[in-house]
Amino acid sequence: MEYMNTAPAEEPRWLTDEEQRTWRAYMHAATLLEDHLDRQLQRDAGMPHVYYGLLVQLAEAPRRRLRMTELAMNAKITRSRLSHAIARLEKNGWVRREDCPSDKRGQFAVLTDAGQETLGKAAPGHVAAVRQAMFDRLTPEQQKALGDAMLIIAEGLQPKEAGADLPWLR
Amino acid sequence: MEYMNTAPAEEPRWLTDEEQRTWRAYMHAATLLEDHLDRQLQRDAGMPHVYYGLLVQLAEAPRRRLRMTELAMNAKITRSRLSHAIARLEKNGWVRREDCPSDKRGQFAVLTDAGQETLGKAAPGHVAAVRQAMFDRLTPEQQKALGDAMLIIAEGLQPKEAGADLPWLR
DNA sequence: ACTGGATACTTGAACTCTCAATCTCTATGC
DNA sequence: GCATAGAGATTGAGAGTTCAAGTATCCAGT
Repeated sequence: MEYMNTAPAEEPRWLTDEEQRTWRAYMHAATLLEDHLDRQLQRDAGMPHVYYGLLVQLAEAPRRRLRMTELAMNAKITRSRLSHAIARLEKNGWVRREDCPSDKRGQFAVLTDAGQETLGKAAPGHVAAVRQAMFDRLTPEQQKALGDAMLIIAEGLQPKEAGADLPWLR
Repeated sequence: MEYMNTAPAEEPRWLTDEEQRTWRAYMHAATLLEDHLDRQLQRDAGMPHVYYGLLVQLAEAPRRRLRMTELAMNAKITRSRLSHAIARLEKNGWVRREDCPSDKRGQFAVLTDAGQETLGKAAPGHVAAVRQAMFDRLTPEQQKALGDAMLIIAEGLQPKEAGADLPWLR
């Protein structure tokens, strides 16, 4: 090799002032909102927001059960994180594990009656918090625009290509 | 008291299908994006996204320093979280603490030259990641709408009233 | 069958964050 | 001047997350 194949090292395209404002508004809202919901659910239901989301997924699934990887994918988290989370929810008696008959490596996370119960009691307060923080403050048009934008971002971060760095395959 | 002052307990206003879609798109994008940025910065700069944000705040502040509470407010986090974070950044040599002369209870977090240096090296990769995940995928109109919506949400979560539950006053 | 490589999931350690308690110092009222 | 409430910040313990490594199983090719 004659010389190092260094990258071009162009001046990075910094954010414009307008973009800065957008980005900071986004980060501030996202940080505050997650903190707000975590706190509300920790207080009223004894679990963080992510864990609540897991129970919701299970409640909606047929036979109230989901394979670990599928659940991780629905929640957009890693399997490792899910393993720890399910262990905790199992201790609470809200979820139970079951072996998969068709694949001995597989595990189902199953929502228990106690879990269903807890979910039912937590849900109203949670919806109220989400409404108050987001939907009650935005017009339908703003909601639509927000949803559209976030959907595009979400899809961009989980490309279909093989070899993509998806949390639940990590 | 004659009877318990029970709440009305009306049927909660559940999210409509449309609202559900918006909410899930939001949560998915927010989760994936934070994971993505954390990972990128952990790999390229050895710190999580929040810590990077702290360095940015300090870099922009006069004399590259900020009082702890003020920094916590800018980052929308608790003082406790900030204390731990600054302790870690101090170990890395990127930040140093200084006493406040006018208020002996106060502390300044000061960005060191090493911190500035680290920041400078991490910034291009970070901006690129943010662009790729968000700005490159949205039209200017969508960016504007997203920013507007998130600004409203952020402001709703930090009311001016006394006694509001703000993370940095917790 | 058998073997190598992928898939499904778990584990433990290091790191981060939360919560409640603590400490010091400031400001207020008497 | 002095007591006391509040403000600024930190601490330690427990809970949650990440990362790298581990176990067990499945599958494709031979």
